[in-house]
Amino acid sequence: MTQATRRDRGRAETDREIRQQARALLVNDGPQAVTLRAIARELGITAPALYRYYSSREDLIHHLRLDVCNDLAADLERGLAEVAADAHLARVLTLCRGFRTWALAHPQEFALVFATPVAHDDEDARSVARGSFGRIFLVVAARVLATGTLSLPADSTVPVALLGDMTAFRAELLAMLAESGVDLPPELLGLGTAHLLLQCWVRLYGQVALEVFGQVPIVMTDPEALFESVLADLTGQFGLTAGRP
Amino acid sequence: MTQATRRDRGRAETDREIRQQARALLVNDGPQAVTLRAIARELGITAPALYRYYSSREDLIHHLRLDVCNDLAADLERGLAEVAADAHLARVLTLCRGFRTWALAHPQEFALVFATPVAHDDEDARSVARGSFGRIFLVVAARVLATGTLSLPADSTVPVALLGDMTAFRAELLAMLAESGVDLPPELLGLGTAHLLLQCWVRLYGQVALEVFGQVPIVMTDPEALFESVLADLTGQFGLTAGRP
DNA sequence: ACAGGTTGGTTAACACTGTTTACTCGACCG
DNA sequence: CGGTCGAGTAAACAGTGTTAACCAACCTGT
Repeated sequence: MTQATRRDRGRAETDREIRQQARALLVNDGPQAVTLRAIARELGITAPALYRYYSSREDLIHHLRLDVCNDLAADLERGLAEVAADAHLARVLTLCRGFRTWALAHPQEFALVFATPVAHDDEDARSVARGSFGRIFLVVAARVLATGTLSLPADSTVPVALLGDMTAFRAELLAMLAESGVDLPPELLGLGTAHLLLQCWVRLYGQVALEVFGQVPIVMTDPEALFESVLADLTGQFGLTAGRP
Repeated sequence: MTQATRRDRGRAETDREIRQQARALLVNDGPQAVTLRAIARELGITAPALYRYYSSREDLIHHLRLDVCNDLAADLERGLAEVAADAHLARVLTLCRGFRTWALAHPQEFALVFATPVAHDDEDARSVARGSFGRIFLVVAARVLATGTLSLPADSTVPVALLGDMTAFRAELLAMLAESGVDLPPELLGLGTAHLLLQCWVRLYGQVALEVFGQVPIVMTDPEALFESVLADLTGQFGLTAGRP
């Protein structure tokens, strides 16, 4: 059995090297440089050999996307590990800052998973991002919600046209939390709160994408300050005004 | 002279056809399909002939970016033309909705000009978007500001760390307005207002990018409703609560 | 222990791509 | 009319994704 295991491990090993090299090419020379022949060249093999691992180049970069998501998740968790488990607000802030920092440090990867046009019905592609770390966001958000110290928006704040979708969203959030072993009293996650969480994601994503893609309409001497200002705004909407300088 | 003109017109003509075909390939088959040989094939010429017009493929798609911006601007102006010049709030709303509608209808083009990673010092590439229609947004926003009927945020609302950048931003906005022939009393565009305008752009861009790239964490039965909700939130921040349903 | 299949890999080839070079051929100009 | 210029072409080079045929190890079943 050790033979079979060893062989599998060898295969898994080169598989890892393939994606690792692909990743290196992506970050160093941009997406158009991640080419089968270049990857093979770095590994000392020939291009067709890669077809033993991936059915096409597109298949490879799809798996690359998953890799990137996992690495981002690991990166965020690593940053989170340095914050006390009960410092809920600090955890939320480091998570948001970690997301921004990672995105700015890895623009190609960010563009690959967060800014690639995707067909509206390709549910598989759409779920890749939120599966791996949307969950992380949700969990730390739930933990701060669970303290019950926040001033949450009433359900009446959500526009009537959104009521249907927000109830579905709320249910999905609660399901994901239960699945993650976080028990949040459902009454602490009302429709207004779900709506606010969605708005938070919109603004966080928007601010980060804006910076990564250089669409801020002015060169900022201190880009972090702008980010911190939206962060303060977001936490303020939850009644958290801790330490606005 | 008519000969020279005719020759130039012939050249300009094929130039237009080149970009037109490139555009068609982009929208139909994605960015990787916009290839020199395919363009030439459609035009009935050979690929090297394109080098009489553009020094490289990259050069061509750079001009394509400019084309897209111009088309977007024209599209927005067209939509704006159908709204009374003094219906300032309605103009702002149609502008925002027009931007979203265009982006959802032209995801490839949107990705090309609004979501392509760009070096932070490439001022040329960064300014391409804001030059062509950031001005449009600014002008209609200024017109509604000029009415003086809004409740604008005090300068004290902008975080101290942003004061420097916001004064520069405010100056740039005023300069652009003067250049566009819109005279807005400077006291109606304070630092707080500049900051709020920037936040509006962040949220508008973020919401649109989120939808275009399928990063909304739930399938919405009515995506417009979500957009309208942030729109209502934005106008609400200016004290405009006209017609929230 | 040996035949047989599986598996990771190679080589050769096809149809593409961007780009350069050398060359036409026709329209313009003096 | 001779000369120049410029749009376009043909040929070529290097590099791409992908497929087909083949090869040499290895694992397995008898």
